[in-house]
Amino acid sequence: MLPDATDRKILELLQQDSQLTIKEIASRINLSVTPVHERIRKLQKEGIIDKYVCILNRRKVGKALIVYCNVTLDKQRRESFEDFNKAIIQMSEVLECSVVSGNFDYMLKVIVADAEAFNQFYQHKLSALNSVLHISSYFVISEIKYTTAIAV
Amino acid sequence: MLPDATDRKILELLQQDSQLTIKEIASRINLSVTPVHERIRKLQKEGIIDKYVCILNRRKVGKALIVYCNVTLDKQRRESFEDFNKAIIQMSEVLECSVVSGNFDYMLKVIVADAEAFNQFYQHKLSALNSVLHISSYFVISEIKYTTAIAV
DNA sequence: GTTGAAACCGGTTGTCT
DNA sequence: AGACAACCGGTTTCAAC
Repeated sequence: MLPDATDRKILELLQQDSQLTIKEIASRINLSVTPVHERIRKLQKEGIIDKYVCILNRRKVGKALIVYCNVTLDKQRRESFEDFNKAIIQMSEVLECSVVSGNFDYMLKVIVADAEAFNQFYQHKLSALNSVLHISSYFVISEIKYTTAIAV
Repeated sequence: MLPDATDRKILELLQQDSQLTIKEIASRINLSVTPVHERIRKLQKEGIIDKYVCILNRRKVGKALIVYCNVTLDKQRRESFEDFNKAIIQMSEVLECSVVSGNFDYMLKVIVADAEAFNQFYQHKLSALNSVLHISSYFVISEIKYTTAIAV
């Protein structure tokens, strides 16, 4: 079942603040508690709501530096992609990794303490992978926007 | 106050699942409810925990396509950066936007329904901005990893 | 979908060690 | 700082409309 307008309002609110009480959500969308509760339960059961998490202030946990990496693999090696994927999933510095179209293979978002920590990651973990042929790194100077909320 | 080893365990758990009860967290780290409750309260007050959100399954809400965009601005215009920042923050398709070092100015993560929706966004919203000089787009073919959890 | 009620359970607080 | 116990409020389920 696709989310209707009411479901979308609920999703919008929960994507901003998942600690809102059902009572509070109900009052904001002019409904009573029962249907709101029922809708949230359904959205969870159907997997539209995937999970609930907390978002940390990355500076306050000592992760001040974000680096985007464009990675090109060595296509000669048959297993390159599989090997690379498995390795990347294990690396806690990598928050996002996608195969992309264009003149390189992967786009990575890496988060580390500082430039020296990135150097360690780059030298000993990322470029140490056999499958990697080339890496271009883009250091984030200023984060303008970061949200996990999808417009529904 | 910096988070100690116990705080880090709590943060790790809450970043995976913020619906865990304090009782459950307490039992997993071999503590009673009181100190866990007290530590979470402090982590929130200090802003180390920024917020609680729900994460949606983007495919199930009809946002199947992610595109990364490298944007170069027209440096001739003095107000380019400010104008661009303000405009981007308003665009719900843009989940992430950062100023980066290198041969372009911004890295964007855009999420839309499909290629046609991206075309609409590209033509009428992003490239419509006066400050924009050049855009390179990279379509995501396969998402290997996506997490909001920072290793602490 | 609404209201109201009841049971349950987790968050919250205070006290004691 | 952690353990224990009591209270309060929200969640959850149910019945009736």
